[in-house]
Amino acid sequence: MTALPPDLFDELCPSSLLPFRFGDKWAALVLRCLEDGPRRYSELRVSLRRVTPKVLTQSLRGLERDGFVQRTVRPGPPRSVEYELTPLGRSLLVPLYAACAWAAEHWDELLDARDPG
Amino acid sequence: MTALPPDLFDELCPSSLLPFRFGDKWAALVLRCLEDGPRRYSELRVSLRRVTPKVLTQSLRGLERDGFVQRTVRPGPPRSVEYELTPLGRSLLVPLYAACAWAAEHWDELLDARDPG
DNA sequence: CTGAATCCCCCACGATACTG
DNA sequence: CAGTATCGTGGGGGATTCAG
Repeated sequence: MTALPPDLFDELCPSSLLPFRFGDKWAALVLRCLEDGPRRYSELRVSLRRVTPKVLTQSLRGLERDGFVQRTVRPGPPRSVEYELTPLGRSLLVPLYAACAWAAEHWDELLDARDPG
Repeated sequence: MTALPPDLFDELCPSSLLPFRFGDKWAALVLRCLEDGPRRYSELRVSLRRVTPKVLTQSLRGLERDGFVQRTVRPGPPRSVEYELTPLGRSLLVPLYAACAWAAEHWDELLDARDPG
């Protein structure tokens, strides 16, 4: 990586998608919840205990709108809704794993930088 | 990647650092501005035209606090301030490049998902 | 079971202007 | 040159409650 691509600072540069997508506080966690296959809404709620239903729905809707996740309603009763990764969403797992690995590897340094002592 | 690490959903899971850091709208761009070596504040301003000085300073301060960037004042006059990546910041470039490459590769799909047509 | 509705809060972002 | 000061805004995040 020697020179910057000329469009790096353009408004439409793909890099601007990073906060656009990773800015979502829970998106990464949600995607990882789906890595092994479809999950029901209630299953996601159990896994992501710290996320309130409203915020979880928000996050899922965002991921759905951007084409990372597909939502499927299985009529009831009892009614159930499944979420699963699209091919696009699955492809995002690759850089996501890289970022998670980095975070795990440098976890201590990060904490030290934030709170020296 | 078969099973999720048990701590993935813990409050202190490293994955929670992703939005923690990538949530910063300009952080990725700033880091890439510094990939080839130290840059002065004014240089960064020129590169990042769309960022106002206040926001740029905010972003730099955040990156400095988290240990990604080092700030060096060279007394004047004329005074100058240089920013450069720390080893930690440089290590972050690796997953960052992966994310940028992914974004570039799937740019079209992303736009289609957002705005079908 | 799967959300939607409501209310609130905080703060990142941004525009503009000013300073040592 | 390298920022600060000030003001304004929007929206994501969260707690709680309600509904089909």
